[in-house]
Amino acid sequence: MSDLTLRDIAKKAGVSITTVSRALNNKPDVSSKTKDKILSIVKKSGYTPNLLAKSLRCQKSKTIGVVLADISNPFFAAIAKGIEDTAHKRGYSIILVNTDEEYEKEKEALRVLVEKRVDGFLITPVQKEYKDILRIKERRIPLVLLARHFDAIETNSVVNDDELGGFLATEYLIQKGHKRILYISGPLYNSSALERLNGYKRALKEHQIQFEEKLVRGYTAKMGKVYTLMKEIVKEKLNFTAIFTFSDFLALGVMKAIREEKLKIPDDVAVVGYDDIEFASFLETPLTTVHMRKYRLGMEGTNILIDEIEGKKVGEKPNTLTIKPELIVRKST
Amino acid sequence: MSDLTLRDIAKKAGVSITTVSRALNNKPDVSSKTKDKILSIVKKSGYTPNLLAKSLRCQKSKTIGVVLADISNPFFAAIAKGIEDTAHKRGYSIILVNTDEEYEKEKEALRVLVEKRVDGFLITPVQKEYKDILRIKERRIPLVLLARHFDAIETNSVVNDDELGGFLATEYLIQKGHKRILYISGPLYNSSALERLNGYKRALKEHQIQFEEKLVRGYTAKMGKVYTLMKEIVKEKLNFTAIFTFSDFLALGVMKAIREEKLKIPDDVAVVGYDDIEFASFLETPLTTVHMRKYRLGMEGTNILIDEIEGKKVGEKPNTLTIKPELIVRKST
DNA sequence: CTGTTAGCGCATTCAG
DNA sequence: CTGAATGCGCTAACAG
Repeated sequence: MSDLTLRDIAKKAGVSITTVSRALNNKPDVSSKTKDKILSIVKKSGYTPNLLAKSLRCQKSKTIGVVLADISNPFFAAIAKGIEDTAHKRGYSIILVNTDEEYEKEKEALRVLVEKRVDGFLITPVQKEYKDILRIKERRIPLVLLARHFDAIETNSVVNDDELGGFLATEYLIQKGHKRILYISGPLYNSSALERLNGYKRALKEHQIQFEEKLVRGYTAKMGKVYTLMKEIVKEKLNFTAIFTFSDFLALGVMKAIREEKLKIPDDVAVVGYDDIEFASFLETPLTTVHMRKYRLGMEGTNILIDEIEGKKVGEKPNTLTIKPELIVRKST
Repeated sequence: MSDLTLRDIAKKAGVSITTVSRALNNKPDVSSKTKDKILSIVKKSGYTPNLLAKSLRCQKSKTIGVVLADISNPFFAAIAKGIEDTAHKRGYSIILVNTDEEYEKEKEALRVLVEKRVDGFLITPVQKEYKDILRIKERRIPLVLLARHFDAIETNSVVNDDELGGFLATEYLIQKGHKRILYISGPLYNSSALERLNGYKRALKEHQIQFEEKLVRGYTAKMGKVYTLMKEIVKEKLNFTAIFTFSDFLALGVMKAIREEKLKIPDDVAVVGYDDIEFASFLETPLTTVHMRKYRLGMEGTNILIDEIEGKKVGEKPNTLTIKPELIVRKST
C-alpha cells in the first residue's frame, strides 16, 4: 500500500488538489458539500498527510530540537518530560539528542538539527564553548537555554536561581551549627555549578566564616567519580561536619561512600543535595535538598520557545526567567 | 541570512545544481578539481543542506519514532539512552513521544509520527489495544516492540525474559525460607507484568507452595498508588514475610511505606525489586533485584530496526530477541 | 466557491 | 565528466 497523496484523493472526489488541501486544512472557500465529500473519502481511504512535504513547502517543521546533557539522569529526564508534554500540547514534536556533557556531541547535534530544519532549540549547554550556539542565534533560529546560561551571550533562558539555592543550603547548615562545610561542586564552566559556589561563599561570608579553598572539591557531574573521591576525602582529615553537593545524583554517591567509611548521616556528617529528584524523598534517610522545579523549567522553556517561533514574543529583548528554588529539610541534616 | 540552497552554491561555483549535489554526496562522476572547488565554496559560505527536501525526495527521513511509556521513569530513561546512542551512531535521529501509559496518547503519537514519515518505530506499547500498531504493520513501516510484546500479533521485539525473572526472584525468596510472598504486580494487560506473575506462580508450584490470589496486589505501575496501597496492606495481617515488586520504582514506594509502619528490611520483611535501576545499589539498604539490561535492550532494538529499515534483514520472520535477566542479591533480603 | 500554476530544495533519470 | 529536465507532496497566489 504505497501512500496516497492529495492527487489520489482529488481524483476520487473529482475535484482539484487545491480543493482537497483546503478541505483538509479547514480553510474557507470550500462548500460544505464538497468538503464533506472529500472528508469522507479521506477517512475511508486511509490517507495520511505527508508532513515532510508540508514542512518543506511551509518552511516550518513543527518540530523542536532538544539537546540535553544526559537523559538517563533523572534531573534531565524530569525536564524532558516537561518539554515533551508542553510541546505535544502545542502541536510540536521533539527530536531529542544526548550530549553526555561533551561539546563535540553538542556541536554535531546542533548541525544535524539545523539540517532537519527544526523550528527552534531547547538546550542545556555543555558550556565548554558557545560558538555553535552563537551560530544558531545568527541564523535567527529561536532558541532557549535551560538550567544554564552564558554571561557572554544574550539568549532566552530559563534557569534556577542557583546562587540563591547555594546560599539557602549553606546558610541552613550554618544555622544548624556547622562551620566546616564541604562543597562537592560540579565543573565550574557549568554556570549552575559556579553560581551555587557563589551562593555557598556568600553564606559563609555573611556569617563570618572564612572560605577555604580546600573545602571545595569534585568539579565533576559523574556519580562514580564522586564516590571514589569521597572515599579519599574521608581519609584526609579535612574535619568537615557537613557536605553540600552539586546534585542529588552526586549526593547518592557521596552518601554511599560515607556510609562505607562508617560515618553516620546526619550524626557524623550532614548532607544537603540539590535538585530534589523524586528518589530523594524515598531514601531510607530522606535527603535534605534544594528543590528545583524541573518539570516547570521544561514547560516554561518550551512555552517561551514556541511563543517566539510563532511570533508571539513581546519586545526584542531575550526572555529570561529565573525560577526560585526552595530548601526542603528532611532527615539527612 | 536566509538559507543558501544548492542553486546558490551552483551559481557561485559556475556549475549546475546536479554537480553540486553529486560533489556533496560523494558520488562518482565529478572531477576532483570541480569537487574541491565546490567543497571549498560550501565550507566558506555556510551552506546547510535541507534534510527536509532530501527526505521528501528520497522517501526516507533518517528519523525513528520512539514511543515510550514514561521518560521520567529511570527504567525507560535507560532504554532511551541505549536507543539514542545507537541511533545516533548509525546516522538516525529520534523523535520521542511519551504515552504516560495511555492508549489514546499512543494512538495519537503513532499517527503524527507516520505523518512525519519516520523510517521506523520503537515502541513500548501500552497494550490496552493493538489496533493502531497493527496498522503500522499493514503500512509496512518497520517496527520493533521493546520490553513488551503481544501474543496476538507477530512483530519484531526485544524483551526481557520476564517469566524467568519472576521465577528467579521468587525461587530465591523461597530458598531463603519464605513461604508467604506478596507480589506487587503491574497491570496485567502489560505482558511483562503478566509473565513475571507466571514466573512467580511457577516457582511456588515447583516448591509445593500453594498459590494464593490475595497475595497478588497492586496491578499498577504508579509509585504513589503503591505506597498508599502498601500502608493498607500492612494493616491487613496478610502474614507475608517477603515482597516481590514489579519494578524497583515500585519497590521504593513499598519500602517507604513499610519503614513508616515500623517494619524492618530485611528482618521483618524481605524485598526484591525488578529492573536494577541505577539507584537500587545506592540505597542505604541496597536492593536485591532482577537485573535487566536496559541499555542493551534499547541498543539491540534499534539495531534490529535500522537493519530492517536498510533492508539488511535476513529472512521474512519477525526478529525477536529475549534477553536473560539475572538476580542481583543485595541487602534487602 | 473552484482550478491552474508555481515552487519549497533536493536527487535522479537521461542526454550530451 | 557535466547539465537540463522532472517530480517527491504540498500550499499559496492568482484567475476565473
